[in-house]
Amino acid sequence: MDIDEKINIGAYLKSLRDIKGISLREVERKTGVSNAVLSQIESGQVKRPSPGTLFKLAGIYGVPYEELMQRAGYPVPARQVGEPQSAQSVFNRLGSISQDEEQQLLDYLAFLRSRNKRGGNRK
Amino acid sequence: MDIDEKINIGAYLKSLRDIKGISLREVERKTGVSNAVLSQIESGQVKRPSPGTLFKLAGIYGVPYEELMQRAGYPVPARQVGEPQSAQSVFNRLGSISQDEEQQLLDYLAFLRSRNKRGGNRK
DNA sequence: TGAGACTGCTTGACATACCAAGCAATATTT
DNA sequence: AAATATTGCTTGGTATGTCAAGCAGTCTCA
Repeated sequence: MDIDEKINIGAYLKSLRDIKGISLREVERKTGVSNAVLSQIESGQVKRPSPGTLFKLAGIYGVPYEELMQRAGYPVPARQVGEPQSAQSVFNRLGSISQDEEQQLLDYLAFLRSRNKRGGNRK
Repeated sequence: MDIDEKINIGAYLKSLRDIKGISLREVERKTGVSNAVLSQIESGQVKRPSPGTLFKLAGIYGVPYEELMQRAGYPVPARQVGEPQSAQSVFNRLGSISQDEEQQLLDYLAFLRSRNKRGGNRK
């Protein structure tokens, strides 16, 4: 079944705000999210705040972003297993890659690096 | 200063699909996402697919959900800098490669395959 | 050559998250 | 008490993600 059956992120967020004892407009000031939207979220009129909104709220309420995402019914990264991906599985996920194609990729990567010897991959 | 400056998740998704060599409707069948939306995403008309959509696409393309989220400009749970990024571990048989290099490889493979493609058209 | 099955893509309609502006009720200040 | 500020909330409008339906181009095969 679906995750978002009777998720009540609104009530949760409201309890967080009540605990902090701050007003909707205070949250608005700190997050940039309008008090109108905040009200709608807490009352359930907005069922699924955007990830960006949840991120801001997580920030000021001091709760994990992922938790809000989950409570909002968004898919959450399956963080448990399979994190270190093997190169083999990677190639597998690309579908059928022929030996020729793989060799061409290797060659191309070599070409890229010979042309771009400059250090890091920092973006 | 928003994160989503020049995000091109569309091109990335298209390269993944090209690599797999499957059609939009094939992706539609496997994910339930309409080919219309898929086309719009890949062409950039839809800049920010919903997390749910990204999750489905990550599933069939075998790419980490988090990566698609990040490329779509969504906030992503804080991740350590040196963490083995899936995109890197992808080709780690070839040694560590950067995001940019991987993208270039994907593009190149897409190009290789586009030479003996079948069907499809362009308007 | 022609019919049918593909392909990518466009359009119209719909859902909903979001904001600005404004409202009534309560709290605070003068 | 009167004036002002603050609070939660509602409303109108905008933006955008999504889908169903349909179109023209391309391929396949009889």
